[in-house]
Amino acid sequence: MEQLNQSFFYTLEKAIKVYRQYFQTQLKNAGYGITVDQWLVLNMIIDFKGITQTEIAERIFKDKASISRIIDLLVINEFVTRNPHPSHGKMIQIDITAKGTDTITNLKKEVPKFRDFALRTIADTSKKEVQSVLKSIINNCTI
Amino acid sequence: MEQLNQSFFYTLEKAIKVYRQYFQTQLKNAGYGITVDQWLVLNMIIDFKGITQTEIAERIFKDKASISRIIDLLVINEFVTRNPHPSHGKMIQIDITAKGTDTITNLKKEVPKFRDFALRTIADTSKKEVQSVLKSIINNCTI
DNA sequence: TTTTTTATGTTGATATATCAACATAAATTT
DNA sequence: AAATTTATGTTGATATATCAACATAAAAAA
Repeated sequence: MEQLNQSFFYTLEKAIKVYRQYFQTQLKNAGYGITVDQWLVLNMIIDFKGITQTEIAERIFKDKASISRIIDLLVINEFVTRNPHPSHGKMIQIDITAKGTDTITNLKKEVPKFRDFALRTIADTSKKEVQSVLKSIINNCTI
Repeated sequence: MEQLNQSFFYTLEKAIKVYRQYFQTQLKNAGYGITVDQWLVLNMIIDFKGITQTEIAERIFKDKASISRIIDLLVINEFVTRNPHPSHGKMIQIDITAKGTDTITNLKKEVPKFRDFALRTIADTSKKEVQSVLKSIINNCTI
């Protein structure tokens, strides 16, 4: 059994790495000049107006320190600007630039294709089954 | 369908993160003073005597640059020493210290428990099914 | 044998992850 | 109101990932 468990996680690690690499390559080839993680964060900022950085962190399973730094890069790359929140002292308001809007508009169309491509051979029932197993693992590890 | 694909990868990301965090916490609590990735590399060095860094990289899906730096840390933390290969010029021979041997000996017993724990609610048939789906994804993304 | 290619490893630059410490404004308690 | 706690965000330190460039020894080709 141990052999099975070992190879299970081996395959899991490999799958996620290969998928991430495929995704990043697509982004690069499409010339968007954005990383997967920057895209994830930018997406959250747009989909959930006024979301806090702490909440972005929770939603995409990252540390709030990472979010802070990814936003640094979004600012440097001119996808967003950081502004003081008008009414809420410590909070930061993040405004999207035209470049940011453009990029996300295009990616909203493109990204589903990447996911579909990666899953093109998998039946919907299988996807659901796998997801249910993954959720059990999440529960098992969240003590 | 797109919704399903999106949530599929969301769950996949979450599962791998939660599992990695659980694993790292176990290592830390057990007081081994080693990270998951350092353990992975150390394990390779011991299981495959004389393995090259390039081959370690391929086996655990990392960049050879990462391996080089992880070994730096294994050296700093005194799990291994780096020595010139006696006969093969550019190759490096990595020798395990007593501390390294001790650590791995203990971890060889402990690590399977971590995996078993994470998978404790999953039937073997499910594990195999999930693995087969993951392998399809790997193929789909490896063009 | 000289030249070229390949194998192996390191280093620089940049992006991200994680933990801990810190700063500070807002909200709550006393 | 003053003190304490909570929410939010940043920064430092360290570990890791990735790509590209480099160094160099070994192997192969000319």
